[in-house]
Amino acid sequence: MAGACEISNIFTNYWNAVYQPEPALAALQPPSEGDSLLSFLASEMAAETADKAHWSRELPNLWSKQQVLEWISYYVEKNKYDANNIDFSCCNMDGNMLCRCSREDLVAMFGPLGEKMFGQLHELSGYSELSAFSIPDELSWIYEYDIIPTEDPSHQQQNNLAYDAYGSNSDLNTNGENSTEDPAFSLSPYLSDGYDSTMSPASSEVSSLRMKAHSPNSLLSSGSDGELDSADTKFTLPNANRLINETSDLKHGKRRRGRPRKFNKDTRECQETKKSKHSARGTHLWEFIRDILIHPELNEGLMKWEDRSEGVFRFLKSEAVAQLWGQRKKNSSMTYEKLSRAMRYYYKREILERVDGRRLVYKFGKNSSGWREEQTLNRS
DNA sequence: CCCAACTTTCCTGTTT
DNA sequence: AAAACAGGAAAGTTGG
Repeated sequence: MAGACEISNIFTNYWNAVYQPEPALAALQPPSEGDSLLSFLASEMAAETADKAHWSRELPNLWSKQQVLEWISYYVEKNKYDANNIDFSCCNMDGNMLCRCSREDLVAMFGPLGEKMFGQLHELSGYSELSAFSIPDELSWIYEYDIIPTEDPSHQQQNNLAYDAYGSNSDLNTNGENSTEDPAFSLSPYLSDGYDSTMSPASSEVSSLRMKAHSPNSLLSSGSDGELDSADTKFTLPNANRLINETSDLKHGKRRRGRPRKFNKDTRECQETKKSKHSARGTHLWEFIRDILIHPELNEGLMKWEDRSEGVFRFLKSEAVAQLWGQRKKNSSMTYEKLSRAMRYYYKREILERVDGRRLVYKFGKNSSGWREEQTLNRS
């Protein structure tokens, strides 16, 4: 189990770090906060997912780097392979390159799994054209959810999205059930270095990320308890209306984390059509906050350091951050008030220290980590 | 099932 | 007055 978890973390963070299309700063300055932000993000999300392809749809030699990673992610995960043994810096290749890898190359990269991967790769090369028509059982969960039509492709606005198709948003149940309602928003567009075609090569340099397990850097820990997310969300084409209405639900029938809300007539009416969701495990709040902060180039307008060396920071758009946190947790009703309550609990645990008299200002405490400059240098 | 960790939600009161 | 802060209480999810 630990292995699978590890994999998800590593891949999630790798996705976030390397394969986000654009920082999408515009999304950080939505027309207004609250519902409009959500709608805004939703439409962008729908647009973004419209052109998401994945590896199983194409011949391996045509895969993008992203698809290569998707495939590796899927395969490693499926085989419960210990991700500690993988140097993900080797994975920065497109399908063409991948196909040119010899069996030995793959074994060198992925250990014993490489052998199987080599075989699988060649199998895919031969048969993937048929895959859309005869879906192997092991992939059925993918096909089940990646063909949801896009609501409105005209909304296409690349570089302006806040949807993280590869972020650590959801659990992976290989049946993909949650995906249908998964808002699948995440912070990662703001946190990640961009996709290498658009972002600074320096920041997206795979070698700089070296996603070896147990790396102390924050991108790794940002998905500290994310579950197999990349493999889940990357194959998902959530539907924007679903996102907004949140009317669909999981078979799990589990309730959202936290005390249930009291409902007035309106909310009850809304609630009646929606069952609870399987809540995603994900970043701890303080890690989420930290990760916004340590990527100043990508989070403009949300939060800022007041005193980096002291770990003092301030919310600039408190409600927007709360919305993002809510999206991360698939909880559209997150507010700054609730987020701040969670923040206050951190005082006791000394993850945060109190900063008196300054509104929206917090300070990392001794039990937090990963925010100091020297700890993040190797990230950018 | 139990428990601990970690929120999430609600609430009342206080401070800025 | 509004927004933010404080912190108790209760309830939920998740992982061990």
